[in-house]
Amino acid sequence: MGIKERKETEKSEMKELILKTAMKLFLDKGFNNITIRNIAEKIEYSPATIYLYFKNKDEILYTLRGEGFEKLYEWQKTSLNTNDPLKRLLKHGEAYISFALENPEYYDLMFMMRGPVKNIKETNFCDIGLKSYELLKNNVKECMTQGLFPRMDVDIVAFSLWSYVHGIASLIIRSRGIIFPEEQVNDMIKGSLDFMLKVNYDKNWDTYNKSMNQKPELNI
Amino acid sequence: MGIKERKETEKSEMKELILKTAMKLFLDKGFNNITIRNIAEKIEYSPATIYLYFKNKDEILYTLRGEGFEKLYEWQKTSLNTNDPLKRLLKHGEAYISFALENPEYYDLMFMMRGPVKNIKETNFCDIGLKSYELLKNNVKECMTQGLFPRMDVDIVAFSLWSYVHGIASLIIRSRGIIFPEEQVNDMIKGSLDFMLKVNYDKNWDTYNKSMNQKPELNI
DNA sequence: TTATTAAATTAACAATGTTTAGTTATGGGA
DNA sequence: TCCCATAACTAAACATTGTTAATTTAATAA
Repeated sequence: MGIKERKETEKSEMKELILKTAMKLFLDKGFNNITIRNIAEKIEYSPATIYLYFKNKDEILYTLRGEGFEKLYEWQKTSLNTNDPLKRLLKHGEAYISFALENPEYYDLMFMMRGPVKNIKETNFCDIGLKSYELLKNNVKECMTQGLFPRMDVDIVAFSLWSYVHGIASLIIRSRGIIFPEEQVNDMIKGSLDFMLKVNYDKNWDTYNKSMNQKPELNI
Repeated sequence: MGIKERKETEKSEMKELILKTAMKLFLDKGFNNITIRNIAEKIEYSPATIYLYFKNKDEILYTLRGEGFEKLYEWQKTSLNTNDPLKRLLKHGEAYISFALENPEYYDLMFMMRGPVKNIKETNFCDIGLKSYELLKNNVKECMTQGLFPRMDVDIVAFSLWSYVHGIASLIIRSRGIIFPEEQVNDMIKGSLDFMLKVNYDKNWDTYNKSMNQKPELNI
């Protein structure tokens, strides 16, 4: 059945093309500012064709969101090869933020955009998203068993840390960190993470101050 | 000139009515799901009338956003009557989060929504928003002079703290904290703030653990 | 070749933000 | 009181959106 196979791969290739094109456009102008006709024009098909591959515009979003969660999970796993749990946590946070900043439209779809009203359960957020959350939780647990963290409720601490990196990422994505010049965003992220972990848990503020390779002069 | 005055107040009352109605509708269904016709119908005027009071739909949003920044500023000022800078910081954070959760649609307009693409400078974000930011910065500075914080760059620490509360608020607003049952959201917020400040800077983890009046059992 | 099925398009629909041209009401001056 | 200028409002239209139904075109099987 060679033909049937070919048709199937063609179908999924077309789906992929639509998704890729849509994502590119969303990245540029945002989900709400891109029309089905825009996408259709870009891939040189009629608007109606898109509806042969996706039920509606929202389904494109949901699919991309799912892809995003997969990507994020992979991205975060790079932090696992670090042994020290505190350093691993730092790496984890950096990975999370760098994912957000290098894939802002994905991140937007996943965590910032007011989704088309639908119960979240039916999206695959819970399935894959929770895997990432478990990664974080395990890390937090280990920090606690090693006495690096207070023995608080694990979920609270995990949620705290998540909030922290999400806050940083989303403020920057929405240009609320605009008070800082572009080229110092990286320093600020590093500084923020240090503030949370290194500084608070090492408590060697003086040596820390000296070891900081540079203290950016910020002009508000 | 009594008539002219009356006309003016009528005009501003109408503006107020439109804003109030729009906000109520946005709160329920979100900015993007409310139409000018919806607003017009609610106030029993024709859609075109709204354009006599606002240039377009976006201007309604901008106006509400400005109102939001004013409100937030007032809300935050309640923290100022606390003397201890660390406690004041905690209060400040609590105020910020409670504003966000009790005025989620305002908060959304102000910090989460991808604004209709426009340079931020022309909105009054910078003017009033910066006042709030200064409040925070001064507080941070005082913490530093009292040796409660490491002497890092003030902007970095301020941005960090802001990120933190923004992360908490926005995750909850977008129901990403949905893994936690509704009635424990408050405990989680309190716990998160404690994790950031009290725990890290008091460093009395054991006594802290005991002093926690309850340890919520969370079911993920 | 012809019949059947899949793929794509055309043309329309209702709903949106917005504008234009026109209508109604209000207030002041004769 | 009557007329008119201005303000307040509306009806009707416009272009653009997501989406669908009817139709055409292409690909496959008989």
